Order: sequence, then structure tokens, then C-alpha cells
Amino acid sequence: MLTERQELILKTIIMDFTQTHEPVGSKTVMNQLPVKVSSATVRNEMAVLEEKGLLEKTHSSSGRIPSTAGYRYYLDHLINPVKIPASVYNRIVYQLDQPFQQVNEIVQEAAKILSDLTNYTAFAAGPETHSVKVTGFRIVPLSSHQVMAILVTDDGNVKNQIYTLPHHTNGEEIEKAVRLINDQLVGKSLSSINEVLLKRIADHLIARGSAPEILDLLQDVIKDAASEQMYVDGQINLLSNYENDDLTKIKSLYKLIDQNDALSSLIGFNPEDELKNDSSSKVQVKLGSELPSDLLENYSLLTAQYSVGKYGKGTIALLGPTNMPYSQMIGLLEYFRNELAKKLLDYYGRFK
Amino acid sequence: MLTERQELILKTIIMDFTQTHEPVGSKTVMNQLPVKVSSATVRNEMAVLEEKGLLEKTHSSSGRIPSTAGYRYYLDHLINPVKIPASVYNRIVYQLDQPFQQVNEIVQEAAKILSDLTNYTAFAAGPETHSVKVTGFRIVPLSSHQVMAILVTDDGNVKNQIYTLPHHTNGEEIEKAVRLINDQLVGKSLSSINEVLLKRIADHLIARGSAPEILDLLQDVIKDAASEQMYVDGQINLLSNYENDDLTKIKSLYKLIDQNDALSSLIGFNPEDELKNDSSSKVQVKLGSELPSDLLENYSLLTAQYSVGKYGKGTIALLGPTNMPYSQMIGLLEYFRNELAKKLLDYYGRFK
DNA sequence: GTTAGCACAGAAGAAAGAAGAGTGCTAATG
DNA sequence: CATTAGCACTCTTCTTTCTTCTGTGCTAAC
Repeated sequence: MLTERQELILKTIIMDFTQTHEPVGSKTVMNQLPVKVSSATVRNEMAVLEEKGLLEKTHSSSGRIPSTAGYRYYLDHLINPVKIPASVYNRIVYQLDQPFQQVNEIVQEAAKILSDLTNYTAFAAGPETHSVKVTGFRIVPLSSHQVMAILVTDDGNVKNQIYTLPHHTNGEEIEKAVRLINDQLVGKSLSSINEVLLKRIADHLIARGSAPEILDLLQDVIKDAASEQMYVDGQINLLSNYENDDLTKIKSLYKLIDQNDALSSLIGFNPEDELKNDSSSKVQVKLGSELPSDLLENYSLLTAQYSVGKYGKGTIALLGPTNMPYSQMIGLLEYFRNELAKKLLDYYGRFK
Repeated sequence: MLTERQELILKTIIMDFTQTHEPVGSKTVMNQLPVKVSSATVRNEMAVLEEKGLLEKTHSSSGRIPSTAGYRYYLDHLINPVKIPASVYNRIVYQLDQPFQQVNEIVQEAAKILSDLTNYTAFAAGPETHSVKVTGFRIVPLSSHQVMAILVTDDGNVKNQIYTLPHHTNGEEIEKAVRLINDQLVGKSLSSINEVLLKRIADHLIARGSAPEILDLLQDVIKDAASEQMYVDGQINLLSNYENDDLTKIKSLYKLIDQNDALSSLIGFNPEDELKNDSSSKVQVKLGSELPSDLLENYSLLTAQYSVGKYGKGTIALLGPTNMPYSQMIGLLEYFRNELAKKLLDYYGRFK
């Protein structure tokens, strides 16, 4: 248990350290403290906080820096998000006000905006695709050997892929197959399309003498559409931590971040969190040691969910140094997710 | 004019320096020199070479490093490309042996392979699009408000874009317009599609009461298809020069490199070079000061053209530090461009 | 419980010295 | 006359030492 004054001191130290990135001394704390106490008193309290594992020293006679536990305590009990300044507000609104053609374009832009504003690495994933339904599957012949397979879903997203068919497949045959596939798939949600259903379609196709290769195309685009796409931006900002890390480490981090799957598991919906509280309202913070990879030791990950009504929930995230200014970043994320949700609702509204 | 021995010394210094990145002393040169001379003689010769501006010192009593002019002389007169080792050969062949669906996929992979092999930043542009002809333009309705415009060219590349049409446009109307556009465009080369032709199509469309908005879509995809796409990979490797440059400089470089247009002008076909010699056979090297941006002062750009028979010429390029091991890199590029050309010819062959 | 005062620890920076690599010059040599 | 051995000199780099400064912990007084 901490006394009120101890909490105040911890908070002051964290606020100062996340701004200056220098160990904070008792005198500095004294000056920033709203209560009037001497530096000696502050020193005594700091010793207590260190005893409890919330503060650390870089050497025996240095100022204090927060420990992981210190950050944790701060984040769980003391933080109050800072309201973002008007200039930032304007930039967000301005940058989201573009003629987007697809949901994913908006999500991608969201990651870009976030990383631009924060100078950290930003992530954005679109609303969950669980309930998204297929509105149509097309195969368009492009040339004698090439076709394009297109899958359209009711959230306005479009996935397409180009294929080279081995032997000259009959145009009518393709059309017949596509019609059959549409009969089976339109209106079905992406998550409900499983192997059983695909097998049934395959049987149908074979029964009617259609080319079963088409099923491969179908499977590919469905897989593409169903996989939660995570957009990343601002990888370059990982460099700001270059002093701590060496080049090989930064390169490994880049690779880690470019693997979509590694990330999704990192950021993706954590079922536990989901249950603990109706989380979508809180920005979650994971600190270095709480993250799955050793590479992320000195980093910290903020994730926030945004809710687009019946279109499901999406996630935005920020990866920055452990000593980032949390109150500002959380304030930004809380604000930003609402704007993003608004924009997406607005977008979906056009299809009504 | 340099004597044979001076050339030998210059070459030795450059070979050594591009390996170790340390100034080279007279004793080191002596040991590596095939002729037997004393270090004092080497020192005398080095003084001459410095006099001529081909060598430099980092301080009054250090070993020598090549000057830009020194590199230039080496590249123009002394270099002999090194044959690449079998392991590299195998990696190239292996990585190019994938089921690509489009020319651009191959080109993109080429950039990736090059940067992987060299640990530098690599660029690749596909064969020139000047002579590429339109084989078809499609508009596929996706949903009540969305359409996809597709442009197919006879090199097997496909460009597509999604649009949200403002008011519900009639399906038949679209088909009519598309048919008309195809009548005008199929068989035309991309470079021949100019404003005059587009204006004529617009007039036709209006005359027949078709929606002129479709022209916008058409223009967009044509612009997309006609612009020479340059693929970049290995930007992260710019970091290796981090010691010299500071973070802001690296960030600026990133931005520079991500601008397609800035790059194209950097790397794109230089008409002069084109005339000077039937260049396509030589790897061109541009050294720091010869490059258009101050940011690239300590870098050097190798460009090589590859020829895919009647399908035109493409370009691959490498951006690395000025002190890179040129003979190896040029050897690699010379080899790689042939493999790439082979692969592309192979690909085109499938459409015969 | 709080505070002033003071001795002490460690970092950071400046100054000074030592070692090493490499040069340029001179004088000797075939 | 080109080549070479020899040597003084220059500059970098690495240590070492000294100084300054920030900030702590402890003690004693309020």
C-alpha cells in the first residue's frame, strides 16, 4: 500500500522521466510536487518506493527511474489520460477526410496517421471479419490463359487474385462453376465457410463436370479475405531506440514486425482480456517483460479496441519505448479510436 | 597517365579498403602487391597518386583511402568483376523458381533477392512499357455502388482499381461504354494513349449518352499501368551507414527512396548513357557526388539494364556505401540480370 | 514526522601521458 | 636514377589521472 504522497512522488517521477529520459533526483521532484516538502523528505519516500520495487537507480548515487513494476502501478492506478491538443485533433480529422474506396484503405491510413503523430510504430486492424458475409464471387477472363478471381464481401472489401490457368478452360464452363459457387456462398459469413462446405461445392462441381481447379482460386481468395489483415506503419521509428539496441537487433525486430502472424498473436484479441472487463473501453498497456519476445524488452505496446457497432470491433496499437509519455499516448489513442470508428461507420453508411 | 605499378597500387588500395573500410598503409599494400618493392617505394607512388587526386588521407599521417576520382579511375579502367560463388548462384536460381502470376511479381522478387544477397538497398523495374499494348479493359460490377476497373496488357500485367460510383449507374450502360472503349483501345500501345485519344473516346461516350464518369476510371488505371513501377527492397540496410549519418538523415533517405518519381529519375534510363555505348551490356556506377541528392553523398548507385528481347529492357540497381566491394557487386549484377531476363523470357513464353 | 547539513559514491568530462601506425624526407646503394 | 633503409615527426587511440557535479544516505536537530 502506498500513501497518497508516495503515489504523488511516483507519478511525478514517471511524468518527468518519460519527458526527459533522465534519472530524476529528489530536488527535481520537490520542485514539481504540489505539496511543500523538503528534498530530504522526498529522498526518504523515494527510498521506500525503491524498497517496494517501484523505482530503480542506474548507479548508487543517481536519481531514480521507474521499474517495470513502477510503470505498472502508475498505469493501473495513477494515470490520467491527457486531452490532445487542437492541432493534433485537426490533423487527425484532416487526414481521415479522404475519398477512401475500401475499408482497408481507411485502416491502413489509420496506421499511418498514428505513426506520424507519435513517431512510434503503429498498427491497425480492421473490424473483425467473423460476421462479414460474401456478396459475390467472380471470375473474369483476362486473356487466353489468365483469369482474375474476385471476392466481394458485404463490408465493401474486395479481394482479388490473378491466376494462370494451365490449359485453356472453356468460358462457359467457368461461368457455370461461378454461378454454382455463388449459389452456395452468397450470404454465408466468411467464418462459416469451412472444409465441409468447400468439399460439398467441389462435389457439385465434379458432378456437373466443371473444372475443379476453380476451387483452388476460390480457396485462395477466401483465405485472403478471412485472414485478419494487420497494417503497420512507422517501422523506421524503431530506430529511435537505436542507442540501446544494436543493428542486428533492430533488423530482427523489423522481421518480427513484418510477419503478420507474429503480430496478430501479439496484438490480436486476447480472450482473457475480453472477459475480464468489457475491455473495449480501456487502452491496454503491455510492458517489455510482459511481451512475448525478448527483442521487445525495452519496448511497450499500447492496444486499443474500437467498436464499429454491428460491424464488429477492430484494434489499433502503438509500439514505442518503455519510457514513452503514457498519459499523452493513451489520450491520443482514446481519441483516435473514436474518430476511426466514426469514419468507418460513416463509410459503411454509404452502402445502406 | 598512370604507370602500370601505380595502377596496381591504386587497385590494391581500393580492394583492401572496400573490404576492411580502414585506411590502407604502405606496408599493407606492399604485402598484397604481386611485385616485390619496398614500402618506401610504395609510399613514393602513393604520394604521386595523391598528387593526382586519386587518393586521400584522413589525417596527415594516416594510410590512404580512395577519393571519388580514385574510385572513378578504378571503375573505368581497372576493375574486373568477380565471378559469384556457387552458393549465391544456387540461391538466385532457387528464389527465382516460384510460381509467379505476373511480371511485376517477378520484378518485385528480384529486388528482394538482390537486397538479401548484398545487404544493400535494391531496386528493380520491369521491362519498359512503351511498346506494351492494351488487350482489354473491363468494368466488373461488385455491389450496387462499387465497380472494379481492370486493364490488361499484352505483357500479362493487370492493373485494377475499385471505385464507388455516386449514383446507381445502369449495368447495360456500363457495358456499352466498356465495349466502346475496348473498340478504341485494344491493340494500342500504352504510350500512344494520349489526351487526344481520350478526348475522342469521351466525345463518343457523350454522343451515345453513356456515363462520362467511366472515363475517369479508365484514365486512372491507364496512368497506373503506364507509370514505370520501381520496386524497392532492403531499405533497412541503409542503416549500415548509420555511423556516418544521423537519424534525421536516414529518415530523409527513406522518404526519398519511397518516392517513386524521385527514384525513377535517379535510376531510370539516362538517354545519354543510352547513346554513348550500346550500354545495356555495362553496369553503370554513379558515385556520391555524381548523384542528384546531397543525402546520397556517401552512397553509390550501381545500375544494370537487362534485355528481354522484344519485350524491352528493364533495370536493376543497388544503392550502397561508396566503399562497397565493387568487383563483387558488379559481378553479381551482371550475373543476376541475365538470370532475371531468362526468367522473364520464360514467363512470356507461356503466352505464346 | 520533517528537515538541514555533510560525507560519500559514481558519472562525465578534461587533461596528460604512452603506445602505435604510418608518413615524408634524407642519404646510401646497385 | 629508381629504389630502399633509417629515422624524426605527426596524429590517433587508448589509458590514466584529476576535477567537477549531481544526487544519495545518514545523522542530528527541530
